Order: sequence, then C-alpha cells, then structure tokens
Amino acid sequence: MATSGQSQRATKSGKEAAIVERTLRESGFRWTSQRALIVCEALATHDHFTAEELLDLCRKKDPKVSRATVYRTLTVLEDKGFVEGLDTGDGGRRFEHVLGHEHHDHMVCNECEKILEFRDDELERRQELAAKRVGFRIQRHSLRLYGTCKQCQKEQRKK
Amino acid sequence: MATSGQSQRATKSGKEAAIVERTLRESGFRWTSQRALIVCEALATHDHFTAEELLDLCRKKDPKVSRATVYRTLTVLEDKGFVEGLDTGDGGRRFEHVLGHEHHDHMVCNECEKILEFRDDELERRQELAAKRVGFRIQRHSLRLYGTCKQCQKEQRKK
DNA sequence: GTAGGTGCAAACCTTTTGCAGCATG
DNA sequence: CATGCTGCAAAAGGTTTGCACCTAC
Repeated sequence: MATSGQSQRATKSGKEAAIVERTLRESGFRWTSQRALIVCEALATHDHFTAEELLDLCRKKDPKVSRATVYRTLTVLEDKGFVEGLDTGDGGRRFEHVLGHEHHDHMVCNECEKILEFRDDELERRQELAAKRVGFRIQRHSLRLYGTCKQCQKEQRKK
Repeated sequence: MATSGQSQRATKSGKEAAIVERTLRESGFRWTSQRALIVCEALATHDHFTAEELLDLCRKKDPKVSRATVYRTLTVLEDKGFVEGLDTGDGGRRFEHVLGHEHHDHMVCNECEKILEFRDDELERRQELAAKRVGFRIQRHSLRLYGTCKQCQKEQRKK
C-alpha cells in the first residue's frame, strides 16, 4: 500500500507526489502509506495550513494517523524544500507547499487573516544586492507585509 | 514609586522611557513601577531579547516581577509600536525596541545565530508599490534573509 | 473608591520525545 | 530481518488566563 500512485488520478498533484516520493527514497527515507497520505493532502491543499489542519485532513482519510507522524513528516518535507513554514506573527506557524509554485511573498490581513501572495523581481534583486554588500549568503528569505486588505478597508469605512 | 525618572540618568534611554510613559498614560494605561522597570530594561538592551531574557533582566533589579506582567507589558508595547517581535524561524520569538532606531530589516545567520541589520530604501518603496497595486494598506512588515554570514562562510571553507 | 494592574499557579497550545511494536527495503 | 517509522502518551517549551489582592488615579 505504499506505492506511489495511490488511488489518485494522474493529476498535477499526482505527478508532484511522485517527485516527492523519489526524492525521499533517494535520500534514504522509506515511503510509507502515512507519508504518501500526508504528502498527498499537503500538495492538494491550496491554503496555508497549520500542522493541526493537515492532521485533520489526513484523519478524514485515515483516522489513526498520529499527530507525531504529521509533525515528523512536515520536518522532512521542509528540510527537502517541498514545504515552507511561515510564522504568522502571533506565534503560530502555517505551511505551504512549494512544488510547482513560483517563489512569492505574502501580505497578511490583520482583520480577516487572509493571506495574499505577490511577487516582485526587483524586490528579490535588491535583497540579493543588500546581502552581497555585507558578504551574506542567502539560503531563503521571508517577506511579510502585515496590514489591511482591500475588502476589510471597505468594511471599516462603512462603520 | 511610579514617577518617570526612576534613578536613571538623563540619558537617551531615560528620555525614551519618558516618551513611552507619556504615550501609555495618554492611552489610558497606568504607569506602574513594574512597567517602568520593564520598559527601562527593554530600552537599555541592545540585543534582540526573548520574553524570558527580559524577565531575567528585570528580576535582577526586582526579583518579584512576574512573568505574566512581562508578557502583558510586552503586548502593550508591541501594540503601541515601541517594541517589535521577530519570529526566529524555529518557533521562538525575540523582541527589539524600535524607539530611536530607524526601521531596518534582518539577516539571520543559520550557523552562529547572529542577527545583522540592514536597510534599503528602494526595498521599502517596492513593498509600498506592490501593496498599492492590490489595494493593501501596510501597517508593518517583516523581511528576514536566512543564510550564512561572512564569517561563518570563511569557517566553512577552512574545513 | 474603583478600575486597572500584579503575582501566582494552573491552563493552554503547539511541538518534541521515549518507547514498544510494526512494516519497509 | 534489521532498521527506520508509527502511534501513543507524556514531556517540554512558550504564552495566556482566572482569581484574589493591591495600587494608581
């Protein structure tokens, strides 16, 4: 039951799961049914999910997946770069899958908690430049703008 | 015992503490000896401190300050913009005081945990621009570059 | 005098860990 | 069949909260 295909159709996320499988196997990890399920759910979610939410998703399909396994798998996925953790600023953490997504940054609405994604090449370039100036080698970065989204601004004006 | 001066000399951080005092009073908060102490220690620290470290600093001067009060005061200071919280990426949080500092961003070395500060006006401008494009109003932002600092790169090369 | 603030301890939440049993390679 | 992985429950951080007492205004 630990084959790559599972019952999923040959969708984009099916292909992506296969990439994860291959990479983990090549790194000496075993490919278990739990990992297949967790990876599948993580890739299928287009939201920014918490560990707990991912656990819930997995338990809908297999009620006995343990919290510890979800955490352990998330760690592996993060190490291998398939998933990226974002601090939400209030002590919490959310994850997003990276596979098949271009790099982007985030705007977090303080009112509705919505997360908007954006990208600006010039921003990326300036960061590289700033790092180069002091001889710092960037491995990854995190840019988050906190504020109020368009919709919530409108609602505030109504009051 | 809740006067603004305390025993501190009329230093920069003395003046700054007075600003915090005035602002909090004007917002309807009471100025207590505990808050004076916590603010004083937070302003005097030039490092990026954790809540626990701040508690320790405070307890050196008054051993009975409670952890809860430090947390509650940090929340107020953060709300009022005197202090800024940074997620360290590993689930922890550190704070830095903002008063008298220009805004800056951070590079975090994964090897030695050192935090370098930098600033780039063009970066700030591009962020504003990106926000404007989607009608987002920025309240604050957080940009962190994770990687390896100059020194640690050297040491890696030695090996 | 009365909010609001404080200290204490317990509660909370998220994440990690020890261990015995199980499944993969 | 050996090692790595899982599930469970307990432990470990870090932060928040309920409550009785205290203190600034």
